Amino acid sequence: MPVATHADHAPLELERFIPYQLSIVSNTVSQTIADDYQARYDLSVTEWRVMAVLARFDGLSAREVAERTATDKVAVSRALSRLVAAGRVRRHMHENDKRRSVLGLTPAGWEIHDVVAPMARQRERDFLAQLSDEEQAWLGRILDKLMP
Amino acid sequence: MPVATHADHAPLELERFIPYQLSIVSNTVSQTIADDYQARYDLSVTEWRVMAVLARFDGLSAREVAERTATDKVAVSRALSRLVAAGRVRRHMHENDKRRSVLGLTPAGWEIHDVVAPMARQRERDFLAQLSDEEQAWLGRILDKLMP
DNA sequence: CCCTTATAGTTTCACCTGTAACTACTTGCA
DNA sequence: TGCAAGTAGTTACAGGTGAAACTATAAGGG
Repeated sequence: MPVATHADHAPLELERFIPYQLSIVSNTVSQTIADDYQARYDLSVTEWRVMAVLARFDGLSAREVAERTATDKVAVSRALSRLVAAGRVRRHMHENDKRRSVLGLTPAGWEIHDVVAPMARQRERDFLAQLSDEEQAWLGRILDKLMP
Repeated sequence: MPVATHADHAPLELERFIPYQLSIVSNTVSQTIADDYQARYDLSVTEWRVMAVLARFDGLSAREVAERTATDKVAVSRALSRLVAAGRVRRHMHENDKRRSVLGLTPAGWEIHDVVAPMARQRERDFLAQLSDEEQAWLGRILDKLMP
């Protein structure tokens, strides 16, 4: 059996360290959701997030998608390449600014969205069901406050 | 300006989707902490977590470290190779079971630990300072409940 | 005992990610 | 105008990461 070391060193108790707990909880729930669609649609987490914002905001540029998903623009560019190649996202150039792309879901993209979005919401409910109503309300407020 | 698409499709509101919020908040705080030690000590997040558990539990095997850090055993194996090579962790074989390693921090490992642990705790305090005392208490309880 | 099965740890492979460098286009000011 | 500076997006490179395969050792049942 492992033995706690001398108190002089004040070791970090990882399992009670909030940033560590957040990382474990976040990875667990995200992976659970991703398991629902990754194998079935060959869709990465980043790709799904891109599709989710395009479902809400049609016609965004790649940079705007990057902002709204809090994702690096390089990652968005790669996700878009795959999504366009798979026929899930349409991309054309802005008429007045030839640097910008104008993005949106294709019918095939919408089909996937309309299956995955309800699954994701259901997983969110399953996850929150571990908490009481009061705890759920506090968690919502706390996360809103902590979001950058 | 982007326009919200038709309600039939019920698009996900990413910025109010709890798993997404968790992932943003978690990545932000973990990266802030990592910035403190990564460049200074050439230490990855996984390596730091391995050191933190060895600070608390001397003599663990690699598998036990993997369990306690919720990290893949491959990632732990690689982190240990680097930590041993850097003289921060000592590793020898278990006398009765030659498959198992017996791990612990070296004096050099302790020196780093004793600098990084207080920094990490300070970052945790800074992070929590965004919340009221009541919110901090709820967050603590909620995370304990959600930890697998 | 021996042989099957299980476990600890490492290596390999394929992929994902972020940083930096690059191209193409636009803007603004001399 | 035309040239410097800024912006959108892609490409290249350099790690990091997980799944699967592999080696070595241990455990357990005939």
